[in-house]
Amino acid sequence: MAKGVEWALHTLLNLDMIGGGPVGSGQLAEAHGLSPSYLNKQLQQLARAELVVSVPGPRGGFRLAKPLEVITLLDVVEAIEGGTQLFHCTEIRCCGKIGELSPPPTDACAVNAAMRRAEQAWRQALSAQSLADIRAELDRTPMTRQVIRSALN
Amino acid sequence: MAKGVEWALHTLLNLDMIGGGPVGSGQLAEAHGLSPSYLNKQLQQLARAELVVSVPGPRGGFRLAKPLEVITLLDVVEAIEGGTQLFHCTEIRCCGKIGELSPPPTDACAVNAAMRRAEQAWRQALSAQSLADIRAELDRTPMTRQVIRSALN
DNA sequence: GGCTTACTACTCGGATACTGCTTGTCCGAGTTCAGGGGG
DNA sequence: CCCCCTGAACTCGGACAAGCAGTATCCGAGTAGTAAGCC
Repeated sequence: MAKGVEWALHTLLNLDMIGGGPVGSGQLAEAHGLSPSYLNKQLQQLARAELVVSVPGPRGGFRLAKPLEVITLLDVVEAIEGGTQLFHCTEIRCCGKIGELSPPPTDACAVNAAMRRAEQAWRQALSAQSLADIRAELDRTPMTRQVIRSALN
Repeated sequence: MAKGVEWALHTLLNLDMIGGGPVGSGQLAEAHGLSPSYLNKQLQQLARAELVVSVPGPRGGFRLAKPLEVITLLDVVEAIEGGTQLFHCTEIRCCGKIGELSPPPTDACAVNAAMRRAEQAWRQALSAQSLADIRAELDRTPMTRQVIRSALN
């Protein structure tokens, strides 16, 4: 899985901790020692998914488009990964000797269906958790907010 | 996700349909028009995971090590993927400005924990389905067994 | 003094290289089978 | 006729390249703020 998902999740949480005005990608990258340009790329994908809004010009940057309560892990994963599924069926059942001898398939591939069921469970578990839940977890260490705010000032 | 998982699943099902003696990787590859050498590589990983047993020499090949009832989708995925997890936490919370200002972390990363929960749901859904379930699905088209046997004779 | 205007600096945005892993290929080690020779 | 031995062919097994997606980088387009100039 793409490393950018981790970057995006932490960055979205940081954006919420700061609150208010837009924050530049350089500043956000510096907070976790990331590559500014590449984080910018991820933020662009989050902007396309309308999870953040981008503000051009000086004093510009990115800010959250919605409260964390309505942003699920699935939203972030799909924004970064681009909606590609974990298991991609290439329909090999239709190739080779077996494919030639078999009649054209009328129903879905059973292997694909089974893998999809599992993937569906994953997606459901992702969509059941919002970023606000993670924020609540982080707030159990009270210093966190303070540290993040002073690191992004 | 690796394409080899799909290859392995179909090949394991074919091995069961044939039943009995070992089948060479070349023959199994021909059944679906796959690269013989690469399929052989996947079968070796299945052998290491003790899902199949390899028989060297002429008339050798691979045969199932267990009945399909006790082989789950998770077994196959882990055999091919090698136990790597979908989301790998790189602990970026300990890097950069935030990492320097934060005290050494005492608990697990909340982002990682949330992603792990979702991944756990995926793995559980995978382990809840055995290859015998997929075989049952395939047997709803009665011709299937016959086609596979004649393709691998 | 107030307004307009040009400039500068800073931001996003997309086009451009690089790297690691999945994918694919090749050749060697080992084993079974077959055939020939000897008892 | 039966047994042993040698050879060959076929299999797995791991070491060796190629292609591609993820990773990382750079520079241009656009905008807000600023400062100077003009009315």
